Amino acid sequence: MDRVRLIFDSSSSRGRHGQRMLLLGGGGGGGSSPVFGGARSALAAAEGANKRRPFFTSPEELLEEEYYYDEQQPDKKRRLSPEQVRLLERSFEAENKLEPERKSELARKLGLQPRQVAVWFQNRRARWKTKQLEHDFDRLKSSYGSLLSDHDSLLKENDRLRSQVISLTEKLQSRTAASAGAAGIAGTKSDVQAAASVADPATLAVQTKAEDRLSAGSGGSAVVDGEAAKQLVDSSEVSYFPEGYHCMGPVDGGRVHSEEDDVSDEGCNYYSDGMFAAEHHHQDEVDAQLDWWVWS
DNA sequence: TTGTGTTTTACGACCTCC
DNA sequence: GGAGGTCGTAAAACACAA
Repeated sequence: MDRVRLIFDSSSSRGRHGQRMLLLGGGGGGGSSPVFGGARSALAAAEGANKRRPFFTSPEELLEEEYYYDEQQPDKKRRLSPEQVRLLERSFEAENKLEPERKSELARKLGLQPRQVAVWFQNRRARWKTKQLEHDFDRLKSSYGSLLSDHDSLLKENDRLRSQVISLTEKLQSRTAASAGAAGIAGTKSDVQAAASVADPATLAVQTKAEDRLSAGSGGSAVVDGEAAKQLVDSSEVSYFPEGYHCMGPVDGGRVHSEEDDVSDEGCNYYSDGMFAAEHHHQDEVDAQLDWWVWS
């Protein structure tokens, strides 16, 4: 009690920066610690019950701290000086975790309590993490943007191919109708298909692709199936992104390459599980449409 | 000057690791 | 169990527009 008053009496005002902290408040979260005991009650009496409690844990500790905080205004939270912050920043850049020796050394150099140094590092790591999250968010956003434009161009390509199929089908139908009329016999569906494969290389190409797809279940296809791609991605050893995100290469011809195609993250598009499912679903839809056009 | 939003400092609660 | 981490939050300090 006497010690606390003694320190208060020795305090004096200083400039905004370069001030040292005498008293720090009691936990923002509310709960007041029962640890402080006599010194705290003295402070409460002197400063009012709603003030933050000092962080010193005992009057003995207060005695020690007097050397550090001998010229400080009482009961005020002080910012660290630019010089102190500079040194802390440099130290943080070198290593963002704080071993006890380094903490004591820094505290000694800066004229701070080791506890203050530790808290500063904790807060600094939190700020760094926030920045990282923002950075990750920006990356995901731009990734999503490029996926969206890929998706749009695929839709256009799909439309173009669809009209092509329609026009070829019409041509084929008129041609077979003409030849049937000439022969006086109506052709069957298999006749039409047979005629198409001979008459039209474009239709033949579409049919061939469809057959390839039917036989792809054996794993003979060079194109990685959606689920297989997901497995490949999931089995990759190290990912910058947290669990639940999948790196997938640029979309190529309506197919999505797996991460294995390119070991680096360059050009990767990151999907969350949900996005992956949606994209996979979209792939299925495209496949279904293609099948419908081929076989109907 | 004052009201308001942001940043910084500090804490308690809880978690993990040794 | 203790040390040190993260997370969420309070409150002081600060910045800035009106």
